Amino acid sequence: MKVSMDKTYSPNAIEQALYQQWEQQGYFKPSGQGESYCIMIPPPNVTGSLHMGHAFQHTIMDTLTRYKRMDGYNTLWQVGTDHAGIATQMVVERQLAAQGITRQEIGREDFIDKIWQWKEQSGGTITQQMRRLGDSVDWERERFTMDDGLSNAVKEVFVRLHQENLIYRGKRLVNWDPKLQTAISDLEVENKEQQGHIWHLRYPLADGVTTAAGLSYLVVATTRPETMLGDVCVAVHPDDERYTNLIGKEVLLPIVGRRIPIIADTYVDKEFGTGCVKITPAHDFNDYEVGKRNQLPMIAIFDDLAHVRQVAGLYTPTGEALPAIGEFDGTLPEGYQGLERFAARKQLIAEFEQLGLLDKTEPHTNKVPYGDRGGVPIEPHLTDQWYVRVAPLAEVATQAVTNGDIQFVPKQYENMYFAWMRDIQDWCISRQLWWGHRIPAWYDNDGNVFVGRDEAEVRAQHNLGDRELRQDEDVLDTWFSSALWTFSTLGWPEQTDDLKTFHPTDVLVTGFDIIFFWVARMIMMTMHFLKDENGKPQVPFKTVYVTGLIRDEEGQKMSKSKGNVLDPLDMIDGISLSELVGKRTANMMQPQLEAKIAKRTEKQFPEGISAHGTDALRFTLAALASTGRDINWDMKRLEGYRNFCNKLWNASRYVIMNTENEDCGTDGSELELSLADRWIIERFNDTLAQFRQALDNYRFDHAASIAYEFTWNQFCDWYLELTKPVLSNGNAAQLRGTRHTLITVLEQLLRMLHPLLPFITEAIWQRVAPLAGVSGSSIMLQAYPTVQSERFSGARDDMEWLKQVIVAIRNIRGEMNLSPNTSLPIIIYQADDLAMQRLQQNQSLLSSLAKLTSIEFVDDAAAIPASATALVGRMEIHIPMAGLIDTAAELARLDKAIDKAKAEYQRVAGKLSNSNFVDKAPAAVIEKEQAKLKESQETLEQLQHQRDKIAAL
RNA sequence: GCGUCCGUAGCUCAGUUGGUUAGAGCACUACCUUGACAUGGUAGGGGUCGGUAGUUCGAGUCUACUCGGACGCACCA
Repeated sequence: MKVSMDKTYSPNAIEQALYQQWEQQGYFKPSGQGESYCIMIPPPNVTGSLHMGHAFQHTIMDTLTRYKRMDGYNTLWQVGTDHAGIATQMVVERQLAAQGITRQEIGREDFIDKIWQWKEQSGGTITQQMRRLGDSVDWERERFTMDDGLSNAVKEVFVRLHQENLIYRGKRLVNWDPKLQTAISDLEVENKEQQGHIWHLRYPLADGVTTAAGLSYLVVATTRPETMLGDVCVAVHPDDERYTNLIGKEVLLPIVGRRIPIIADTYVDKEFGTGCVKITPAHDFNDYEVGKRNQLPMIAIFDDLAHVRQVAGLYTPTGEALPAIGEFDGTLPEGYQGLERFAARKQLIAEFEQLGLLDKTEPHTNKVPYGDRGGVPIEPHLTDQWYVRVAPLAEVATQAVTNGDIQFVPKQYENMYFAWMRDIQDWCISRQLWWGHRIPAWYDNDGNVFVGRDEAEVRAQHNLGDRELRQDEDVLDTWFSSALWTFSTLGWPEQTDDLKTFHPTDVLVTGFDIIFFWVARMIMMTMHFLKDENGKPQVPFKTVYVTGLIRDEEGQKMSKSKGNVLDPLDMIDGISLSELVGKRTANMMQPQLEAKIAKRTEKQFPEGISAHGTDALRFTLAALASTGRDINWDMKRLEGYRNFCNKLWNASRYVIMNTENEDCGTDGSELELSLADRWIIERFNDTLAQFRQALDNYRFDHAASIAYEFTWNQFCDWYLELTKPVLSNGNAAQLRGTRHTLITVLEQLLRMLHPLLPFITEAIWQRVAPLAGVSGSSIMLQAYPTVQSERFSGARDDMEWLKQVIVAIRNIRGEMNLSPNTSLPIIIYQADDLAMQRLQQNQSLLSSLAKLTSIEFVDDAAAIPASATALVGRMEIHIPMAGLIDTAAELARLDKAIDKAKAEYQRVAGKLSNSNFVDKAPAAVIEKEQAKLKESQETLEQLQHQRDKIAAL
């Protein structure tokens, strides 16, 4: 594809067509040659859409992938999506609800069909977005956590872990989401601080016993009074003198009418509250532990909706069902049956008050656990669940980070990882959902459990004949299948070539918020199931690059409810204000927020958002990517980098205009390289070394600024200007030399930039490559430029010096307000041999860039007319004032320079007169300071001398 | 309560092992419609690095304390 080089860069004219070509040509596939390099994508939710955080992470992954691919590696960026159990099920349930249907009404099978339909319909969104971002993933290998292969891996892992006694089933207290009616893991619980109350309840002592203080009741403090229906004892601290006489005695539980014991347990804090704690093992995690320690039964008072049951569930301390506890058959007080938990609380407080048993009510700040999906308080709930015993897996996984087999970038996240691994809890993996991997376990009618890959295997292995079996209704936590991602996508449990080639993978790019959910579990699972040829556990990846969050310009998290979400595609294509407001306020749960969000959006984007193109977006994200900290998004930066793309585009236009259909010396004919040519070749080489180093160290921000600085400030601002005198006046060999340098440096620069700016570099490269004598179908398959040994260090020094001369002249021009159109004569005084040589050999270059009429050398100060002066080292540049320059203005300018030199002199002189400094600082530092002193002194003298001369006029 | 990170120009951010006058982009000021580019060019102004105390010849950089912000973990009924 050959693009036309219009005056302004229009990304939308090139990006999508280029991507289609890359994809159709199969350029994203591993080459099959060279050392392997593999990145596994963190699988996004299949029915979701990409947000700025994805764009950020994908930019990093794609930059690394393209860099390594060009640099000769057998490169795979493995793509795929995640089924996102709860999230996806909720979406489809909401759609059904809109039609007045529940999933129960249509049944499990039909419901799952509906989800697959929804996936078909919406699953393309995210992959389309990825294409727009330029992601060079191998689409032919795209995987989905619910596809057959991955489902197989899930079953295999479940069965094996079960065989190894690392998966077990048990009735234990879990975090229960009463809205979604499923268990969730401890990680999915978010503690929110809330203003609540603490109620002090009186529990009358049985059998006429009294406390040490003579009271006939105990006072327990609680934030959840409704759970008292399931109390099994009151605990006090064994050393608490107020209550020691009561240990072993009983209280009469009000309303319920049960007698429960008073026990001693060190869990109780004597100082807090009344020192008496009601214990409800079936409804509180701490109480659960106390109950187990003290062999207390459990009374579960809520059903799955967190409504009070008619008959409570009664269990032994280890979760075996009991018909009764003593004389208590579980029947709960009639007035509470069926009440929702908070209604029950209200009624219970009222009844305690009525009974004169409410001691007092105090305001209390407490943390309430919320489910991160359902958004309602979590209820600790006693249910049968499956668990992974993670401690043994965690040990190996911790080791891998300790010994450096896996490294976190930035390093500080390793602490977070270790802290979590140290006191890791068993992982509850079952979910009471319909969407997900069904647990491969079957029950007979006697409650026996059999685990196997399928029903046939179970029957065969256990000789079950035609005994009636039914499969577990529950599915696995989505993170269970994502934990296998690095190896399941490569074909495990088969020992595939892909596994051999690409595993362990190289780098994982992800957010810190899922280090526990995903990264840690992936490390554990991978190291348990994959071993190298020596039987040593394989790590899933060698490096974990942790990114921060993308926040809005005020540092707020982007969220639908705040209405500050930005869609990466809107950065790329642009969007009108009305469309943006429409998007941000669509499907709001709270309509009252709509007006607020609309107003805010109008203020922030009065003109909507203009199109910037993918490359500018990627470059911005890279530029902001520093060391794992959060990023406050800044539209201005995006604009700046769009301008950068335009700059690169126009510089290329200039190069192409001057090389197309011209002799660029690519056939090996004689070339004469100018000073500027040699200088830019050397500068590019330095830049390339720095740029590669930045990428190798995951410093994408450095890479971006290195690229920006060279492209704009050196290549465009200096080099292209420096080629103009040659192109207009050079001889054939000089023309060839400069054209050759123009086109080859640009061609290499494009290759260097390609990983960050894939589209614009490809578009330009298609035009540039043939001119540079490079053949190939795509820049993305070209070799990445390599750093050469230094060739033109002399030219580099000469040119840098000449730049100083030019800047000094421009400086006078600028400050003296001389028109850029006026050509000036200059007079040079006190030039040493080197300076003289540099100036004489580059007169035309100087004349062109500094706009000079003549350069005159004098060795007699008296021969210099009244002039404005600049210094480069000791050399004086004089611009005769003759009618051009105002005496007062020049005096003011000199005064400013003198003040500066004086300040410098005094600072350094002060330092050197400090004997402490002279005695203790290293010799090299002192020498440096002495040189500085001499320099500033001479500068000062020259300036002062010049000032006297002007003042005398 | 324990731990981590951050606080540098009006804004968004760099600043490698302590050593020239602390940098960039954007914004700002002046001049310039010059043939690659006004999404541009040239020149310029602007910060003492949250605060305090220390270590050091020398601190944005190291230490302690402190203020402000973000986050993680644990939480007492």
